[in-house]
Amino acid sequence: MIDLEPSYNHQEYESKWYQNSLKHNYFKAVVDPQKKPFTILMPPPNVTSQLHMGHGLGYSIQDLLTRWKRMKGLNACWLPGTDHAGIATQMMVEKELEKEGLTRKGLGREKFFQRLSDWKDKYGGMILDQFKTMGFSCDWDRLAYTMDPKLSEAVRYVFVELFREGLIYRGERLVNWDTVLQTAISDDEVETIEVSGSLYFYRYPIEGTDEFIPIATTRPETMLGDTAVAVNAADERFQHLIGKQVRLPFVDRLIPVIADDYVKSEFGTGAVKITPAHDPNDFDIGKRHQLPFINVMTDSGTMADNTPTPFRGMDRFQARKEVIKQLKALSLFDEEKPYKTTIPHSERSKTVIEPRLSHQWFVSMKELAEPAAAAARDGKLQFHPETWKKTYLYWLDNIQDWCISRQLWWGHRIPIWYCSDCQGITTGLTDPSVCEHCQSNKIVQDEDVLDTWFSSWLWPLSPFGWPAQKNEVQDLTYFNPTDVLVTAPEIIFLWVARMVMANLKFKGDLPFKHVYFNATVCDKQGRKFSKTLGNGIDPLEVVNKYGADAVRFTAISLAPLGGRVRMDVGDFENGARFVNKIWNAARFMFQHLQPDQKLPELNKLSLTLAEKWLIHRLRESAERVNQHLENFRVNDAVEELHHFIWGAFCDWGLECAKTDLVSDVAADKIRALSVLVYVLEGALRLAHPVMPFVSEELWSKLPAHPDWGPRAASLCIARFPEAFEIPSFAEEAIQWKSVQEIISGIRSVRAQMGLPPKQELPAHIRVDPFLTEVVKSAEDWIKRLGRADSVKSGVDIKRPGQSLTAIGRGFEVFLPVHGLIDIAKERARLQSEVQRIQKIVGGLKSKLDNENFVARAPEDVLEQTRSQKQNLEEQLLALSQNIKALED
RNA sequence: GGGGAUUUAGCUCAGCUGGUUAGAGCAUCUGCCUUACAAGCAGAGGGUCGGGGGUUCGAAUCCCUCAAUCCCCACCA
Repeated sequence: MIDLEPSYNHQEYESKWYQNSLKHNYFKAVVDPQKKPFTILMPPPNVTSQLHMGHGLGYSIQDLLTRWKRMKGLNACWLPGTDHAGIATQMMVEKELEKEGLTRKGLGREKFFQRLSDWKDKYGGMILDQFKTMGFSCDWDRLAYTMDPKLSEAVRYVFVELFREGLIYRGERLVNWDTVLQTAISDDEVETIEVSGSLYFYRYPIEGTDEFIPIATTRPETMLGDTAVAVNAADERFQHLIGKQVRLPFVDRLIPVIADDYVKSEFGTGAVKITPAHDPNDFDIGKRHQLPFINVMTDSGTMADNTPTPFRGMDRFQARKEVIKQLKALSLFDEEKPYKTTIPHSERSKTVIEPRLSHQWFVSMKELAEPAAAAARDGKLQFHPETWKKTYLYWLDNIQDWCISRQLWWGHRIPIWYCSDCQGITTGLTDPSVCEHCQSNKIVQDEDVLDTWFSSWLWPLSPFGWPAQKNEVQDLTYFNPTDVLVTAPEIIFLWVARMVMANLKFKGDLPFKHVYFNATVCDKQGRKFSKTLGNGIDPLEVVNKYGADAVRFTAISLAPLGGRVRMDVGDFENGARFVNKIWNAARFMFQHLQPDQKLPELNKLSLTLAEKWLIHRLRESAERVNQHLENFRVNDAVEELHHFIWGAFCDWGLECAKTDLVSDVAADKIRALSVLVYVLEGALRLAHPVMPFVSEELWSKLPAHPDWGPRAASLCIARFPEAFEIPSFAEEAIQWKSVQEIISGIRSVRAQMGLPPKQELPAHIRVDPFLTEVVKSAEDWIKRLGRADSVKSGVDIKRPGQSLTAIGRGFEVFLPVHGLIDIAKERARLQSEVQRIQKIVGGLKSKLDNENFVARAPEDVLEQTRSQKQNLEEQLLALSQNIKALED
């Protein structure tokens, strides 16, 4: 016998097996032209982040797919890495500095950068150790980091290349300015939030008349930067004012009244103040009409020096109040109306975005976007679920240029040098010492760094050695295009689409064939997990409590493709119970096994009906699991596994085998063991990609079965079961289902009639001819599982007086009770059964009476309906006879 | 304002291109310590498939419409 503790203790095995896999390099993938690669790029978590359930789910799915393909003999490469996450990381360190009373600017660029590097070395990568406790089978030798020298080189290369092609340009634009972080952020890092604000109404005096032009605005403070008032040319109220001048209060500037179609006469007053330097629409109008652009705010969102007192130096929101107050003092203010509007906020600092005119670097996107869109349209790039394709295409078809400069210090510094002599711009793969235009050495590097996504969009390329030329390039051509990208839908634009563009641009093909969007993890109320709500589940906590296998299994089984998954800590108990169930199933078998047990091949045995069914059932499961995984239906795959192991293997397979396992007949025992070991091994192989630890531990103890061929050194690299290699017993599987129906029927009747479990009854089973052999051979099982002290079966079995009855297709079971039960109760039970079936038969009958149905329904449907009706009518007849017989 | 998604048992969800009596897990109820697992076993109850209309012999499934919830995109001052 092989000894196992009564319950599975994950702490004892997880680390052991993980270390074992590392030691033997099972997760390592090296280029091998003989083997087909299977590659997954890990979406690099922020280097300073902690594992959360979103990772837990997404990466468990990636590991499931990776391990599955690895077992299928592919050269599986799951590439891990981290992202330097410019803004997020810099914010963390700045907060630290704040506690020490320091500031970034006080520290200076170099020292600050050093601080960040130290921080990264100290806290960065903790998440990677957390991945290891989850059992993720990444190729750790390939660990990449977006600021690695190799990867930074790729960033530099791409910048220079795109610059030389004219796809990177410097422009003065309105950018989303974060006044707290004092940097421009991309549109994709802005979230618009609906707020209840006000719409303010006031007037500007028309110069040279005593007329006024009424204005409505949500942002009065920007009036200090107004350079025009716009009306619609068709608006009769204001036509006579077009071309006139307005005297702007406080600043005393004369600005024109202009006509522009943008203005909608019905909104507000029909006249709009134009502040080209502080509003995107006004910016466009300003360009159209060659208006001046006056920036009236500082980097931190206070009113700039070019504004008059008392506004100068005021915070923008305070200035708003002050402007109103002053307008009132001039009797120019009319009213304030409550107004709901959407205001852009910074995702990072949560502050209100200030549109701000500034010099930034941009990537011209149209040319890059077109092939990326085409790839999805052609179906070469596939999304799962497919509905995201539309979103992806919509974005690409309406693409805006990408602002890639960030006023941060943490990141890749923009490789641009400005010459103060000739104003020329110099770039290059190495840092220049002189201006390439005038050879002056008075050049200074741009202060800004690149957007983090400007390095992560190269993730399919740079970790494989691109653009270097040597042997690493083999990695690139071997592993890229990768197979599937598993990520969150939130970053479809920020990351997914851009990787597609970069790979197409620089390598000429797609970075991946499939994009799988995993579910968003929410709490039971359907709210997203978030730090501020504190409603998240810490994966490490649950791993500690339930084990990595349980967490992985639970997370995956709960998560449908896309959509959202509602999760609760208690859910993980299900996973733990399942893991324990497997453990105990094995434990039970191990009691009857020797460590070096020799087991006969299946085809040398004369298998029982139940055994054939069980093997066939394994075959079905192998087929389904593979199929589900092919289709990225990971939760279905895992569900199937659960069904098979619990519902089929344990509840029926092991139960039926029990008598054989303790049998004195050696042949019966060894036969039963051979089947069970064979099937358990198959189950463990199927389970391994989801539950690597418990499966490996049990597998290592399980004696080898000849039908699975030579043993691999580890379950990690054992063959994943394919349906075709498992014997097929389709006919027996169907026959066994009748036996199951008989047993379930008996159990159900007994339970409903409240018979004490210890009370055994003889079972008399009348069977239709097609089932006689089957039922005959199953008498022992029926006896044991149906709690019968004896079983008689045959075509001509008669009802033995007062009996309970269980009826099904092709059989009628009688359990003589002789006054043990309440006859009235049994009659009622049978009558309700009669009613239930009558209702169904009634439905079938009316269908068949419908001429149209008979005329138009396909033959097989018709046939099915007829045979079903006949079958149920037979049951009805039997039932009514039984009710009558109860009176005897 | 545009686009997308969801709505099936008390809860979380399956039900693919329309065709057996709409399923599973959890929860509930009943009975069981039956020689692995009480983290277990056996059994049971529970749904007019969001409302309304339509197409069809036949609709949870296809079409229209309404409602609710959610997400994404968008410059209406």
